[in-house]
Amino acid sequence: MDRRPTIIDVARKAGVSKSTVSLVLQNSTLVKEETRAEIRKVMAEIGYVYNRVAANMRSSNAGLIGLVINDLRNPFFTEFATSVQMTLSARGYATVLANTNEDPDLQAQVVSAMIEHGVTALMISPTYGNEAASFDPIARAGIPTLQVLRKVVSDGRQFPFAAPDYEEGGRLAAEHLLSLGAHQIAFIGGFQGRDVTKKRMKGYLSVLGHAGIEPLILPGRPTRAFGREIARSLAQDYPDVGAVICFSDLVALGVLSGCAEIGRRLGIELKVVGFDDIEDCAQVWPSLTSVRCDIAGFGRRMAEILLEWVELGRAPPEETTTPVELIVRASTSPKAIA
Amino acid sequence: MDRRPTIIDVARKAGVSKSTVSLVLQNSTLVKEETRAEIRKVMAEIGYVYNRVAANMRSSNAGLIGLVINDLRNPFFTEFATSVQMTLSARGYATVLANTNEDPDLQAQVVSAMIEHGVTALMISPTYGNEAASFDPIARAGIPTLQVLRKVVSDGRQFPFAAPDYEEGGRLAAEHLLSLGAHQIAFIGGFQGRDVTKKRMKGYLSVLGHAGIEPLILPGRPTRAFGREIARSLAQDYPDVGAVICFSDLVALGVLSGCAEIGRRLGIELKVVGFDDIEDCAQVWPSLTSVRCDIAGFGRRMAEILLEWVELGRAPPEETTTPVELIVRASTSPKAIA
DNA sequence: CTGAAAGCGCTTACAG
DNA sequence: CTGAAAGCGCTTACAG
Repeated sequence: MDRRPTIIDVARKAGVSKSTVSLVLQNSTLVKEETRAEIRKVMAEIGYVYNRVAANMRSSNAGLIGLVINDLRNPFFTEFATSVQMTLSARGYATVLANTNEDPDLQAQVVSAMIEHGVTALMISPTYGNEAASFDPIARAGIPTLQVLRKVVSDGRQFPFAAPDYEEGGRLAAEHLLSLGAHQIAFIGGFQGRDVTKKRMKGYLSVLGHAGIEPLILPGRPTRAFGREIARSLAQDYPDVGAVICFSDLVALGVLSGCAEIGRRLGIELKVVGFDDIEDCAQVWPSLTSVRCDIAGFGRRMAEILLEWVELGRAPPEETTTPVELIVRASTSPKAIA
Repeated sequence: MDRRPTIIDVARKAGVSKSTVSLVLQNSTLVKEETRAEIRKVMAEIGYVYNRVAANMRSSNAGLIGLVINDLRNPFFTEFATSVQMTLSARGYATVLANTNEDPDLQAQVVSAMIEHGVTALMISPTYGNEAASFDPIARAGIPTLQVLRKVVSDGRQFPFAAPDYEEGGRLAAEHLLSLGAHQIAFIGGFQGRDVTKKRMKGYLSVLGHAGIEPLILPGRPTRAFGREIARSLAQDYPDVGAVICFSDLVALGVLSGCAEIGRRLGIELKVVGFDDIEDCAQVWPSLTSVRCDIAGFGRRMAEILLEWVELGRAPPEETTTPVELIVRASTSPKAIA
């Protein structure tokens, strides 16, 4: 193919100046309707395509948003990223996406790359560790950046944060199990000391505290494999524990597999609550009770918040918390199974 | 923040011309080592960040690759997209990603957006329907574009195609079940008439043909929900069918749930083979036998093929087929379950 | 309502 | 080894 046609080619063919063509591109009412139609016709004829990059150089509104995700293979983050990307797309923005795989160095690298590419704003579900390597360059470049799902930088003025109400989720889960008559309720999975774990655990701890029940915390990787392992050790080492709250649905799904493996009946011998309510929860059998974070809705909302920031200059509050709800399914209601 | 520093600021501060700074940016040996070091120091001091967009305007090598995916929420495509993105990132390219949700109009829209953003090349796992709306603009723009996983445009010169060897996968699955003594083997899920379905089915049909066995095809959505439904109707309407090949792992996972629900034992009463070998297959219980497409490896390879095309001008062959293998697990070997 | 000119931040010949 | 000038494809005041 030859060189792509430019506004100069269009202008020449249409017999106007390139400024006029530029105005048409911007749908300006300064140009007579007739002329506009004529110029558009010429564009179609010669196959003109708008060079947004060049336009951006002068006016600097790239229409490019960077989305950085710590673990894109995890369905929870996939759902989130997809939702953000599609919302941005509907609003005329393209998304440059990168998975950091929980690697702080990789994160720093992709963040720099995005800055070089001139992203208008960033949304980041960050990984833990070496936060400065990623966030200092962003701060220097002065790019509006939203921390989501995990808070790793405490300066909420510069890097506003948003997440579902994890603490309330932990509370709802614990209250639900308590109302079902559970006497011993364990919290399983999740790395100790991390913000998300602490929040989810806090709700659980406060409910148990009020009820005068001794908590049991079994931390671990937030994976199916861990859930599967813990299902076995729960049966062996903690036979009296009749209910568990899982750090995430992945852990809960692992528990489901583990229980199937050892023949322990979910909902009857062991009640299980997941966290996040990813799609799988409703699809597996027995279906999983879970704390719904409405991650798709959360993604849409985050996209909108970010665009409001870049388009209207309206910075989000330092911290945004979105509501959660408990979705009760078979894994905590034996009748649904029978 | 103020305006970002440019090479002019760097040049002024370092007391050289901006051309020299530009050469340093490109690591040119034309500039004395000393000068280079000095200029780099200045850059660090004033917080200079390279403006790749401006650079691109003159030299047109954007370092931006467009990745278009038909269903990003499906773990198979997630794995693929993640693998592609990470490989590109490691090679210094940023990825602009879009999910089309199987919507041809949306696909056409995101493709145009990517072209406007000046992507260097495109990789597309396309949706079916109105192909011209997406591919004609690409052709006009003359952007190197690889069709992956699904072939919707037949012109392999202009749009080379690559996918795992689906037909061989169908064959391996059928042979495996046959060798296990299965007498009636059904192929379930997948939309009739689509290229992927036809390929996967073809291997199955040829094996059954040779064995003189009547095929049974039960097409349907490639989803967990369909798998769950069909598990029930298999037990009711086709009790003699002792083995199924699923169009995809999602269907197989649905069958697994469905069987758990009605108390049918996988591997014993019903042998199940999935397709793709997504991560879940090894994690669920009983674990699923599946045709491994090594989708992560496939993604890496596709990224490399595409970069070879844009960097060295070496266009890929019209069609590339990558090997598959059968991974045998509990769902087809009862002993593993016991 | 439309045109001529400058400028966005780089790279690329071309001189020296 | 380094500098001055033109140009990438647009937008944006400024004239007219």
